[in-house]
Amino acid sequence: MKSNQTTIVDIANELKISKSTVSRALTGHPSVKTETRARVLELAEKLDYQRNMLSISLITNKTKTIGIVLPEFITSFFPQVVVGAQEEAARQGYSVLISQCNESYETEVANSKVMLANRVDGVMVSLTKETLNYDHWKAFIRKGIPVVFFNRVCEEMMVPKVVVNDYDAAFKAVEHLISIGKRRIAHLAGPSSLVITRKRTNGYLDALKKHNIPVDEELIIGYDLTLNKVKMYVKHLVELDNPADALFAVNDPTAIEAIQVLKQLGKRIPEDVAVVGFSDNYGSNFIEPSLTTVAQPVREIGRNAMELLLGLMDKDISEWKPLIRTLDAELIVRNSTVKGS
Amino acid sequence: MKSNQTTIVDIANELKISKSTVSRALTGHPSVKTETRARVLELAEKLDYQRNMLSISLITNKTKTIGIVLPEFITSFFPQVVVGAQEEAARQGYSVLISQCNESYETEVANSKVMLANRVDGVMVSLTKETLNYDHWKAFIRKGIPVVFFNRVCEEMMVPKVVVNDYDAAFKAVEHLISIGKRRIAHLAGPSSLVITRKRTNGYLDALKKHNIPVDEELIIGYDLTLNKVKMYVKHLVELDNPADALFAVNDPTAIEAIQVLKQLGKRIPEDVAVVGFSDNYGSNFIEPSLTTVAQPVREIGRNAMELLLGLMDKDISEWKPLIRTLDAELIVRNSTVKGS
DNA sequence: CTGTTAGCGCCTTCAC
DNA sequence: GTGAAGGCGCTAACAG
Repeated sequence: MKSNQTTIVDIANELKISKSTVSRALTGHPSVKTETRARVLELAEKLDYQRNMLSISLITNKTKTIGIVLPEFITSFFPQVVVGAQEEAARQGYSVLISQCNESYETEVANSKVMLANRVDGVMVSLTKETLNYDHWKAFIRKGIPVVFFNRVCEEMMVPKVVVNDYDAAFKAVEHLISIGKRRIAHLAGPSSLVITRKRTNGYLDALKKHNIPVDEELIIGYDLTLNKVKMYVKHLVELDNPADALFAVNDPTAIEAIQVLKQLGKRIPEDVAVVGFSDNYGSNFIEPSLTTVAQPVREIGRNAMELLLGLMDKDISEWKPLIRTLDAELIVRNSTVKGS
Repeated sequence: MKSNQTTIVDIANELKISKSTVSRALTGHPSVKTETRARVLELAEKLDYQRNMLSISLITNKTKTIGIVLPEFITSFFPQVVVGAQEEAARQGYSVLISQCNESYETEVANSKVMLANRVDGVMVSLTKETLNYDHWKAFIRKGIPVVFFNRVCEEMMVPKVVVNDYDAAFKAVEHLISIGKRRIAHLAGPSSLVITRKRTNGYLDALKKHNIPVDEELIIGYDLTLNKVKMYVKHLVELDNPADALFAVNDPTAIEAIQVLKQLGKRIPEDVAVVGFSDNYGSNFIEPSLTTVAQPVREIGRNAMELLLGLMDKDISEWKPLIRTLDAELIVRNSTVKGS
């Protein structure tokens, strides 16, 4: 199965010179006669010669490829992170091998193997909601392949991470609800396996404490991000003897779902129940009422993670620093908490 | 720069046997003593040996990697196509190299070069809105690398394609508008460079013709999908002497933008202006009024394109058939055309 | 300035 | 059953 692609040998034969000279001319080595170089380049152009990265990778033991492993590809968050990451990668001459895991731990492990087999120079990872074991990522470190986490990070691994200040943002979001007079603030939390989720919950708890509002366990519901359960939870929360008058949702899809349910139940938003989300997803600005939420600098997250990762490329393992870059997330107040804002 | 990854040589040295035997044991060659194989496999497991695909690719001239080149990554459409494509690829043991082009022709060309340099076994492509020259993709065919287009296809290249019946769906969408009594049906069309866009426009035109509604050029606006222009266009359309009473938008983001503008202008939807979109994007079901639109089998598009592509893998160029697979798209009627439906 | 040699990690002959 | 040798396309080191 011979390739149809032009090789250095083809050019060398055609020009009746040695392969090394062709190689040198192609790689811009100074010690090549200008005329020889010109002839090589011309023929290469004519034959549409394309360097075979495979052989180069085999020699240099670098593929100039970065793996990006994502938990899902459905919400607009991760694709946009990829855009930022890819921009930075391209700028530094790297390609990107992407895989998404459908929120499945098994798939995450399988995808990590693919990355290894393809000899990526590093990986940028956000964990699935199921992931509790990190051996597959620790293996990368052991093999000298840098790992950078973003968004859904692994706390126990001492590697660079890019996150947003989930705690602060959640704190502010809940303070905002308090400031508009809400006291029975419910929280639809994400799975406790995710650090970001726990941070958001902590922000919620501390905001209540600061304002001397008793924490009512009844108002806190942890769930697995399966949207079709939201209806049941929201119904439960507003039908309590002492019902919720506000909802802080772990993310926007949850909040959007909740708004729809509340409307079905005939509740006024924000008068009866105010709602705050997290992420400023597509649609959050045009759902009615528009959703108060926390905006994350999505592309910047991707760009920063890639930057940190590529920064480790030429360094020895001993120089890797578990730098944590925290980006600012910002509360955007819309109509789901403040009428006509 | 030596790798930290275990190689066949490591195993051979450790076990004091030849590399070839190790290789045979690892690849499941029958002519290896059961005991030898067991020892090799055990050590490979212990050392977390991972085959180096690079060298195998170099030998077999196959990378088991498929390139996916997308025009953008912002709308939910393409990421979901990727999910379907990746599922099929994984099922057949292929990895996927993804790149998105920010709707830029230059970037598309650059990305195609990256795919070539990485020696992908094939590419799955959807064109940017700027792309009018296809030389970079024709080069793939010349080099014996199969190309399959989906969604935004290249008409002049005789390669497999996966599309939805844009014409039929547009036709039905416009007939639907006619059926609810609309006669001044405007069309916000996409750039004429895209085939899908032209097909949708043709469906629009023929539906009008079939129902003896005169085509008014004033009501047809072609634009470059830059959302911030929608406001101007919609305003223009409803302020005509003989204003539009319905709008068929080339895609959902456009339709959603239009709905927001119409509401700002105090128009009632659908009474004053009915709106139909295309694609059933995220958010189209919860914008108010909810958007009547054409739903595409997004994942299936990805799955089918990948299937067609992988089907060409072991075949000779002469056997490649320019098969066009057309999937059904379906009109979903919501409140932007029929109140309370 | 240019040619020759060796080798990246693996698999595939060809021998024994 | 196992070992030794050659080569995929390219670059780096060593000669001239």
